[in-house]
Amino acid sequence: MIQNERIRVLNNKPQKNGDYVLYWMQSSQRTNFNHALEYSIIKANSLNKPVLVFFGLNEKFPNGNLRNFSFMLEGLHEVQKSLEERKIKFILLKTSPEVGATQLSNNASIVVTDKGYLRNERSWRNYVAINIDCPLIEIESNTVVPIEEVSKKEEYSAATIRPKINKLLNVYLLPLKQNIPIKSSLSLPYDTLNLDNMEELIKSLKIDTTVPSSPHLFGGTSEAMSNLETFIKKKLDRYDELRNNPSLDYLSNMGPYLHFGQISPIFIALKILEIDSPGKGPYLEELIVRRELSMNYTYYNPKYDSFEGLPEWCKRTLEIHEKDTRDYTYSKKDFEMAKTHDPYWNAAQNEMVYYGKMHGYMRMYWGKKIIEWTKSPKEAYEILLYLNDKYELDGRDANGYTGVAWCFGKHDRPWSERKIFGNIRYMNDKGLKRKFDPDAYAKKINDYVSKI
DNA sequence: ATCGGCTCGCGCAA
DNA sequence: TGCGCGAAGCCGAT
Repeated sequence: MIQNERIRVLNNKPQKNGDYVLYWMQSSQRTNFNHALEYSIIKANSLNKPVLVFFGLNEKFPNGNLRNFSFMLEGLHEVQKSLEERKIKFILLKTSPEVGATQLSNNASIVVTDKGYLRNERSWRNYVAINIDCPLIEIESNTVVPIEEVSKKEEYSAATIRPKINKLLNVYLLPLKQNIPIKSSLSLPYDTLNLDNMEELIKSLKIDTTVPSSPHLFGGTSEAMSNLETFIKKKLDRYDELRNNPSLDYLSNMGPYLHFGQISPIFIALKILEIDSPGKGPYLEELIVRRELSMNYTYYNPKYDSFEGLPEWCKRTLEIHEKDTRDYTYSKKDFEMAKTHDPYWNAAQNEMVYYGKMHGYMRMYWGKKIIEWTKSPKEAYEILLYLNDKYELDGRDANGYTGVAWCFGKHDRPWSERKIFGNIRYMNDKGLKRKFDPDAYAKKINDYVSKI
């Protein structure tokens, strides 16, 4: 079912007698467990109209490159085929999303879209809400609990948001029924890019091609689901024990799929709930509480991607220690080329550059060390964001911005004061050795990189 | 190997 | 107003 709290009308325009209901797909790039798509079909059926689905390929998307575009297009190819089976036409155009959606709204009765938690996503929706002459209805499908139902403010920590989310799970963590359109839109006369010839399409895009596609992670809902199956079968039981061991792979790897909306967090959570495993609780904590905490941060803090957005105590303590001497300082380029004195740090950087995804535990160490080895925390902040957004398949995401902020103390607690970090949590390579074998990790990455 | 202290701010209990 | 406690730790004492 689609709870009322997932539905929001973004403008005050009258419904038209158009040719179709337009679903402007953006953050939920899937046909499975997609409340916005199901809402569009239900609405279209009640109006006796077909549904048209539109996606705008924006070549100027910040940090859009070969890696994230090919991952996304693999997913959209699957979306197109799956919609076609449901007699729904999928229109993919090389246009900025808000411009394309506005144009296609001319012949629409209403426009439906999904919800985003970042600045650009929200400004596109505002643009469309103002510039079209029919209703724009936003459906929240990428969180288990609708963000404003959880809390109306920026939360302080996981501890403060956890009870607010958990008490609402019985209301929102529910299956979603698939609907069948009464009217087909397949014969509507609209052009679309051809996704069957992916290579040619990718070649035609004016994007940064210096970051190659990941050799390990391929986009699309079916890839997401098969990775999830593997995770449940082979890793979930020992997840709690081994997830923080980067020399092994005990992670779900759902991040990139969730980022593009190729899989639904509700779908994942319902699957996990069926399993009796010691990893169940810890995994659901990460999937729901920590993920939705990160969306709470970007949604309520307009400075989510800058040093300025940090809590006062974090900025204060880091600024007090800004002049402390650094044993090492590196430039953005040094970091990007993985040229530091620390083999573990370099391995983490290379993992990100060559795999497209750094192990979660190393992300903390990696970020903390950039703070330690940069002239100022503000410069460090800029470098973390730059590298994360450029190389991570799940970059440019609420989780990424919150992960960076965490390295600077966000959602964390203060610790004993020390050089450079002040009261911010410090990490060192002794900690890595205490928990796992970082040499095995570095060897794994180095062996891989030397084969390229 | 294990343990307490470090330090700030939230939110509940009183 | 007081008090307990927190997303991934470090460090020194035992």
